[in-house]
Amino acid sequence: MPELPEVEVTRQGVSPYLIDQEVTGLTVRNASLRWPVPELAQQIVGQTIRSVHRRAKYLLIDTDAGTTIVHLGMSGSLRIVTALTPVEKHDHIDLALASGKILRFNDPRRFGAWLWYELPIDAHPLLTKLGPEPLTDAFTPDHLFGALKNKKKAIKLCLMDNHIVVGVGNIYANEALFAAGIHPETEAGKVDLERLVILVSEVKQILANAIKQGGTTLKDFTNADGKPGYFAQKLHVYGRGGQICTQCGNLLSEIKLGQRATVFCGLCQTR
DNA sequence: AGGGCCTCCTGAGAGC
DNA sequence: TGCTCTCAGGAGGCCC
Repeated sequence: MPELPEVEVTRQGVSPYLIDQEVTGLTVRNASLRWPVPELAQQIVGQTIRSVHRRAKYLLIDTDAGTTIVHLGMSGSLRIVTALTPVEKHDHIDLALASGKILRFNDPRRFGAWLWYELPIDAHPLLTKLGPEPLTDAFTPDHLFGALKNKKKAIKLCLMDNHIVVGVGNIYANEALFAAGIHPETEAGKVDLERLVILVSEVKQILANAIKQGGTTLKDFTNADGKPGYFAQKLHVYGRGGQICTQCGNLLSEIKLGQRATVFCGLCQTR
């Protein structure tokens, strides 16, 4: 399940094969993704790819005529293949390039998306309301403090709210709160600035570290095993409910918060 | 307006 | 062995 680091590593992995390439074809084998793949997506054929950007977990393939927006959803992945590469189950979309390479989109659960937008991409409804990128200077303790003011929701839910900060999915929200020593159920508006300084720093560190590890683990997007997955990064709490806290030896608690698995140490993490 | 819940989907794993 | 059940989860959309 791609989180922001996986998406960024994917972007870095496929970019060199896409940039300055003319698109020679778009094959949609299954258009039933999160939203139906629009006919207009064909507009990319004949265009030259200028750049591949990322905003939150959206990959943006830019051409002069418009932008293809790709979201990997829960289970999506992109690979670089050739016309000889056998089509596998759930290989829903091929973007063929003048080089002979193909950008192939695979997504078993079809929570992903493949869209087309002709206007300046910043104006797309999916992107206009997004909060700052966590790894930029726009994501500061002050920003977070302001965004959480008077919020009664749990801090973990706010951390995963794309209007507040993008790209922090369930795994890294769990990990960052553990690293910051903050109980995930803490009322967001009551976390003081001092603790938010630590939280912001941990979010940045954890995401940056995952990208760094992903970059080395996942260097080759032309291999079948080049599928983004969980990185080797050591997870302290996620998926470890009932097991022993790596810091204090206490048993980790597991609860549901916003229908998401939430794991924490009742001793190390306080409200 | 803010908060909470539902929904899409398939594969994995558990239980019988 | 093989079936059935449950669960996981990003994020838009809807309802209150």
